[in-house]
Amino acid sequence: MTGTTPSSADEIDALFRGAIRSGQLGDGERLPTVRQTARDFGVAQATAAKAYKSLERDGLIVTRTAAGTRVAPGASRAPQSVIEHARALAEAGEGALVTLEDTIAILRAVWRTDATQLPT
Amino acid sequence: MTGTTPSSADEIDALFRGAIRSGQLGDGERLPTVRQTARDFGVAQATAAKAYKSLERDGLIVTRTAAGTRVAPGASRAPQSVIEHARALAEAGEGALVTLEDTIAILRAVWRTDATQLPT
DNA sequence: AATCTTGTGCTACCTTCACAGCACAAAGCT
DNA sequence: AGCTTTGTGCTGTGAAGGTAGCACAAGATT
Repeated sequence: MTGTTPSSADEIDALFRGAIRSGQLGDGERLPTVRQTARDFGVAQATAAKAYKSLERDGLIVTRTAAGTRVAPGASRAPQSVIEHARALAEAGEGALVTLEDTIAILRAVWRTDATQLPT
Repeated sequence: MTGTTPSSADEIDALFRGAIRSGQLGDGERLPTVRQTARDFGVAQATAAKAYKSLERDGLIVTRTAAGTRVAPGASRAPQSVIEHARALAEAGEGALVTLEDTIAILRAVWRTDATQLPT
């Protein structure tokens, strides 16, 4: 059990990162405030802030002090093919009652073994 | 950076779990010894042992004291469709120069949002 | 039966990371 | 200009988990 409720900076980071790169949060859309996020997930402000900081370092969000935090224009969304394949995998996994964590483990395992394998 | 070299019990767990469920390690195949794994990944024996313990709890491996540890017969492999979709996603991600970690974040994001979305 | 291999179980130490809670800085709003 | 919102930075505290190194248990091998 790891992914049920985000409880560390890395998990919150990954959560927003996924939302942005998958297009669930579009260009210029506003994120909750650091305090709000901290409350929502029951973590300290510093933890939420650290996640935001990391996202900003990677250019996924833009933060202007009193204006809040927004998805950075442009850089966000991952290529459509990746998103679609991710959807397909999610559907297959849930349909087969395979855990999200297990699915991720499988993905990690094949990450450097594809292309050289049977394509069908 | 998280997945380059496993450095915690959970990561080692996930690594073998992925190898098994993806079929890279087949039924009855032998895993390295706890000591060996500890050496390989530069972690303490206790850490490697913890990972093995977790895998055994989930019925993925069978450990008999002096005979070593082997992949449990039967339960191992995930449905082929999941493996194939995982391969496809890996191929798409690498081709598009999307990080493994980012791809995982995207997968997490769509995990409970598929099927209700535009299927094509 | 004797010995080697291999997994298990300790104990004590240390590093990492989240928490709490506040003070500060910068920019928007009226 | 003054107030409010919102992100940043700090310090000390505490829990979680990894490390090291060894002793033990149980089965395999000869």
